[in-house]
Amino acid sequence: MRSIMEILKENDIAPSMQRIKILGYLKNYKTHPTADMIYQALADEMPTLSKTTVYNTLKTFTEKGVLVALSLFGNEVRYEYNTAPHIHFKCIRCDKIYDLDISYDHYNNEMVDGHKVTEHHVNLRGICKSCLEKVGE
Amino acid sequence: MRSIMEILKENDIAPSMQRIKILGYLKNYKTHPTADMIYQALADEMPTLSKTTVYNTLKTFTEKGVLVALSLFGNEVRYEYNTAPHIHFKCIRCDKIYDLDISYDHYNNEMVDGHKVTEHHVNLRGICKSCLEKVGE
DNA sequence: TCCAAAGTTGTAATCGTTACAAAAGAGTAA
DNA sequence: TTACTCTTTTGTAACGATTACAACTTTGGA
Repeated sequence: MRSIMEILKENDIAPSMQRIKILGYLKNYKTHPTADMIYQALADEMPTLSKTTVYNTLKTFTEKGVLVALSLFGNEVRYEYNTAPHIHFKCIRCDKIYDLDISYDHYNNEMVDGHKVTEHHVNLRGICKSCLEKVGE
Repeated sequence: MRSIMEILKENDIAPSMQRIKILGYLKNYKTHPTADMIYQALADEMPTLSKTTVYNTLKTFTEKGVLVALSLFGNEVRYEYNTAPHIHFKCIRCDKIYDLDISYDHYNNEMVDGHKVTEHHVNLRGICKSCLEKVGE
């Protein structure tokens, strides 16, 4: 598994304390956090961290392809470390987001109806297993 | 083709001038507009229309299943009249949104990994046919 | 005609995000 | 070291989309 430093170097991103911590957080916690969640999580150990830095850093990482930005049924953007393609499921009861490893048709980097596809997102919504069990539906 | 009045009645939504106009706009113009776009488009012929009414109405329609809310790579919600399932493609150059009638695996109303799926969105992003032709790529 | 419920409106507030300019840090050459 | 430049970080203010809320209007029975 590549280290944070290696990932930054491979993607021509100069390392800094802020960048290392932010990427480290996203690699460790697969919770699809928002910019604000990341800021809140890191604010304790980095008291001078600015929210703008979090936004700037997430933008840089996303442009370089290190992260993927997700638009999942809400008006905030969520981020995840860019790994193997997978489906997202968001629960309408508890708002939890699940990664599903289900096969699906990939149009990534292909032509579809004359359009050149560079990103492919499959987003499901419904009631998650855990919430279904709670109410016995 | 069902009329606006019929659609409202079928979904237990009391008809009003505002609701009829808003739903009519979405049935006529397949542009996946935002709440603000709808407001701007109708403001001329309905000078007393409030933006809050547009938001309220879109919420009602979406809850009843008359409309579908789309989260397509941006921090605003877009709406479309709920018809046959299809894929969305958004161009990163011109921001235009295309409806693609391509077959794909439907998980709608099915169980996936123990989760009950009620909505299934496939969102593609890339460079559209028209923009590709412009720059000769 | 009166009343209650439903729908609409305008304003203010909130939330996520971006713009911007100043400050801090890092690298390089003299 | 010093001087210089480029990059990164920071805080504040501004912005755009959306929601909260209370007042006003409309509607459909009794």
